[in-house]
Amino acid sequence: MSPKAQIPGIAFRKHDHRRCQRQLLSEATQLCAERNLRLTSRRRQVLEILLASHQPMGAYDILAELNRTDPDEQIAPPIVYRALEFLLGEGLIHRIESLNAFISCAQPGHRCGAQFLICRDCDQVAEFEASDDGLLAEAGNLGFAVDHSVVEITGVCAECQKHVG
Amino acid sequence: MSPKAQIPGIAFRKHDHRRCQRQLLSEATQLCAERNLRLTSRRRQVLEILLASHQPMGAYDILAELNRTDPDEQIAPPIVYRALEFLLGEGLIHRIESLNAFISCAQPGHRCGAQFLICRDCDQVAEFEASDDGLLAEAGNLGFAVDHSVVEITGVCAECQKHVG
DNA sequence: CGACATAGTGTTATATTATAACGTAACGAT
DNA sequence: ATCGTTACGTTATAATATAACACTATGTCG
Repeated sequence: MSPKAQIPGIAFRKHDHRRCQRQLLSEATQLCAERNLRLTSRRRQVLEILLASHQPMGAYDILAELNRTDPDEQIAPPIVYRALEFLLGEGLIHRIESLNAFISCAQPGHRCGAQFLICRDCDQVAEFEASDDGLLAEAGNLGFAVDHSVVEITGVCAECQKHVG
Repeated sequence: MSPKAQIPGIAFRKHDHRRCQRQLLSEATQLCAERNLRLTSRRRQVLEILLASHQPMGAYDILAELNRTDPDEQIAPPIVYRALEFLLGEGLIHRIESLNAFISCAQPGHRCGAQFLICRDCDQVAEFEASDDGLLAEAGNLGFAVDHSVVEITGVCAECQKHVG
């Protein structure tokens, strides 16, 4: 189902994708239960679409996917944006600002800021664990109260460097 | 996004703004000369508008400003976007991804990645010097060839914390 | 139960941000 | 002076996002 599963890239280090997807969905379900929140079917639908690719999708891509799988009803943008808003708020997905796109979170529940590597060759995006502690500390030293940090690094992933160079 | 020069904030630590503005414009002129590039009057106009506030402005705000100061001609979006593209390319301005906005660079010529603190209270944005070396190093360790990094930290600046709390 | 409050969804219209495509003008080299 | 290139101008439209309001489902408390 993921459009680019065969393309070598930074994000899909071999893993059992179906399993991973199921796992994340179940974590999301549990997390919402714990927080006493409603993972409604719309919200779940949107999350599933994002989980299916692990890759960033625009809101309108998601919309198209919804309308494709369910051609009876014609969904409009606000429905998607509202689901995204919920999922973002609960840390189940992230927004990639420099792509105007959304991606499922690799570690839902860890309410930490996320960092992303964005390959401009294969368009894949990897969430990576980097300590932005230094940055946040410096912000703190300036008396700045941090809400949210966006770290998005664009470049060429290891795989793509091989294939081009 | 009108300028908010009187609002206390993170960006305008007291400085002779007129002087600073003149200085940066002159640096830009010199830098283009060195690089054998044309800082045309359109490009200069756009840069001046951004320098005038030191604050992020949307492309359409800049457009409005152009059309306000020169009501004879009615400028269209592509003109602004092309000027912005040029200025971005030369590191004379930055794009704030999470605001879809543009801001003049505090240190043109230093072709380093920029980091921003964005106050969600007073809407001011400060470019700050933080070492994102750690992040970039980690990206490098993963074999990722970095082109460009976006670091945007949202929160509440020191001034606004005083006024609210 | 049933009336209410609230949260979520659906729908229409529209705002905001950005670019494609194509023609004209300015500049710079030979 | 002409030619190739770069920048500008113009029109139209694409892509992204939200406002506003009506309707439906869900939980809750008498």
